[in-house]
Amino acid sequence: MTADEPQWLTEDERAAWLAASAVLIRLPAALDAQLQADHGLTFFEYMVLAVLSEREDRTLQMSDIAAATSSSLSRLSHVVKRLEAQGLVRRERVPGAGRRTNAVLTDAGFAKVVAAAPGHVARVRDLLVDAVPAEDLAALRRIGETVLGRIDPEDRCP
Amino acid sequence: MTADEPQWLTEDERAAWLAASAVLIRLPAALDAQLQADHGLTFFEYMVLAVLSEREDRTLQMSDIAAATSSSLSRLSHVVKRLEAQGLVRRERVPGAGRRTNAVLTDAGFAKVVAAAPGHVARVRDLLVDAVPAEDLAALRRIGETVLGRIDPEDRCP
DNA sequence: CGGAATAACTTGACGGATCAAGTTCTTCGT
DNA sequence: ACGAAGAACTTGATCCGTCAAGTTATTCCG
Repeated sequence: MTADEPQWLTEDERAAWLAASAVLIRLPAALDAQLQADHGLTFFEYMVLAVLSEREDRTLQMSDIAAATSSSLSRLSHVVKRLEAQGLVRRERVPGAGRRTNAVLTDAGFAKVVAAAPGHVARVRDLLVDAVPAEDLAALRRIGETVLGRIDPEDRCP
Repeated sequence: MTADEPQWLTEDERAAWLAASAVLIRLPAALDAQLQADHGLTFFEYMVLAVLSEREDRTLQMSDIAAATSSSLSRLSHVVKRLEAQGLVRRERVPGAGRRTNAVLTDAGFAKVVAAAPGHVARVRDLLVDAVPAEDLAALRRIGETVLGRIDPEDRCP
């Protein structure tokens, strides 16, 4: 490939990317810190529990959790094993369906989400949702969806 | 504290946060993947080298790099040790100034940044900068700066 | 119907990140 | 001028994520 002068960022683009990349590092760290300090949970662990808690039967297949949380199956497997060891989640193989496995939120797990959610949501509001005007939040959504589309040329939409 | 009904997210807020949090996970992963595959660098390592390369003397104090890359000094110290082992960076104590240490980009390190930058910038353009309209990018910058301000009630601005 | 390919995980080894503690200078108070 | 406090790292233990390889059904194809 001929790679003429690469297309550097303009001053505005640079500033936007600088801010964005700092957020990419610091925001997850801030959320982790809150959840860890108050409930001994990772942001990712919280997401797993939260996704399960939204199901009526508190049950979801491993692959679906992985898709919902943007994680690899491998990472999820390790995390669910830890959560299971803490009694927050239970795993059960779906009979007659290949190697499919469901994760089920236990009562303890549900209680944990219920305890952790308000503080977490409050932090998300404090840092982001309540801090920016509604139209910027709408822009953020558009941006996010665009970026996800470009990163992953089509993961199925549920 | 009395914790009346916690303030849940509205439908729009929820959608924005869902997209944003997915980006928070996937975008760094995508950038890491490109840099790792093409140059054997982490996004974070690249940032360290890039920040140094922007200085005329290719030199920066450890703390300043840490601030510029939003990392802890500890993390930076480990990474710089690795980079030093690869000959991309050199460390030198600043004499007569406490424990201050400067990191200096070597020629090999500079060459590495020069080699890696175009591909990296192209990816950032591809995934974000060129994918969203200019006014959304401006919004992203505002949002980013706001969020950073809320996470860290004042780190100094250079 | 039998074997190869595929899907859906699990596991183990390894590398990177975090946290707490340890160094080593400098400065500040008395 | 001397000891205590603080600044600026470094180090080691531990934990988490990733990558490659291993399992275990199921399905597809000849």
